[in-house]
Amino acid sequence: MSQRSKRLPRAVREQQMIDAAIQVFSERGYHSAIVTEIAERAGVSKPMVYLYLGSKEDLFLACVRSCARELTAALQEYARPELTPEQRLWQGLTAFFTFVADYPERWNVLYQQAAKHGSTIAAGVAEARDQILLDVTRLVRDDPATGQQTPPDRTRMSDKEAEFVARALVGAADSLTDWMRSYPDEGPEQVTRRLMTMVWVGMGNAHAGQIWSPPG
Amino acid sequence: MSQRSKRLPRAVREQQMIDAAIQVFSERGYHSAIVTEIAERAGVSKPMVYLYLGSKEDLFLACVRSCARELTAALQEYARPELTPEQRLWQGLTAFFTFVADYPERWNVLYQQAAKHGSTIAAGVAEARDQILLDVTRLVRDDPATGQQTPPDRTRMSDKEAEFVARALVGAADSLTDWMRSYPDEGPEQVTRRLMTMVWVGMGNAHAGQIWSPPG
DNA sequence: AACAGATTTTACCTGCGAGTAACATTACTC
DNA sequence: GAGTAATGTTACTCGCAGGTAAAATCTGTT
Repeated sequence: MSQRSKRLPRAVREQQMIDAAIQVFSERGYHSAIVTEIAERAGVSKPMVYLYLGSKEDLFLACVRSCARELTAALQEYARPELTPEQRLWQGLTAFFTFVADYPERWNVLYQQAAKHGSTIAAGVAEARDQILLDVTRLVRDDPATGQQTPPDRTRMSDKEAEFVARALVGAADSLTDWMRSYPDEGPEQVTRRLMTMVWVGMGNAHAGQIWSPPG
Repeated sequence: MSQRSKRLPRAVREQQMIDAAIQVFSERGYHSAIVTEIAERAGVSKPMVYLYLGSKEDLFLACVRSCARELTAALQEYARPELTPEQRLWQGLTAFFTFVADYPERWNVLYQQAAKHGSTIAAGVAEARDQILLDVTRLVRDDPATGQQTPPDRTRMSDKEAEFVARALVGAADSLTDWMRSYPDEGPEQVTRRLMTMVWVGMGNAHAGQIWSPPG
């Protein structure tokens, strides 16, 4: 027997537990997820999970925060502030679809877990989602902190409008995640292009304060 | 004591149970929903629910189907086939946002219940959602069954493209549901206008086969 | 070798909620 | 008003999963 060393340092075990938990929560949903199964997948017995992570709720919140952190990082990696708004949006959406394609479980834990839970969990999930939404809102609105010049043809968006566009984008992107599964030959870039086709011109109109009106 | 008649015919009680169940499922999510509470809200004791509706799963599926039926009806009521594509989309979206504003619990049961459940439930929910998605796809694509003339500037969409647009729209609309709660002065018509502003031109481009390309 | 502290497990308690058996009551029919 | 079918309730069983006490085993230190 080569390496029988089952004993591992706490930091490593904790990460294994969180990874296993993300898998199980993603597959089964919060309530149907069984702590014992999470422990098994992490190669450990149940009391270890409680010793290191506290409770099932704490464990879930740790997962949510971990996933949110990674997605935020991916977004900020791609959507560099020195790009034009159009390029930033393009890169941001690409980052999103790439993330979902690469780590579907993580996206699942973040967003497909809409069932109402206890107030503690609901608050944690809401916080994580608000963070993502804030990232996207910044992506959509020209951020003054970046010193990015607003192109002459695009006026600044109000917060309200930016939040509207951000919510619509996140919702559409989330939903398109399923569409991607139906058409496996469509990669992240292709889906991004389609979505840009669909929304970019209209976003320009919204920026410019134009509002669609019913014909006739 | 005026009317002590607690006894009610089965059809009425069943409907009361389903209404109560929609409420509770919407508030708590499937797993956290407690059958006893549903029974109480329906003014009845637990075994009645099992006698009339079968099991918790059956009850939930009955709720899902009921909600789907009503939403489909609302969509078809507004999006008359004799309208132009633009008007139909406008009316369809208006119907949707009106429905969500009027019956948030029903929408909740249909879509905010993404957690993975047992295969029976998952299948039922998937079926209901596919129905809605099909309705929207028909709304987006010019439906040959209606004999609707395709305007000269808009070519027929392929199924793939129509499904893409439909998914994006449903996802955006779903997500904008939350946005509406943050801005209570925005009614269904106003939200519909904003969404039309954002997507209508782009949808035309997608129809015409134009695809956005990264600048530079 | 002996001790300390971290890692890990076995074996349990506990509450809660789905589902049911048996019994009670009202209303309808002839 | 006797019989019967529908409507309704009380009071249970049972299994499952979250959480824990107590003990065991490993690893490093002096």
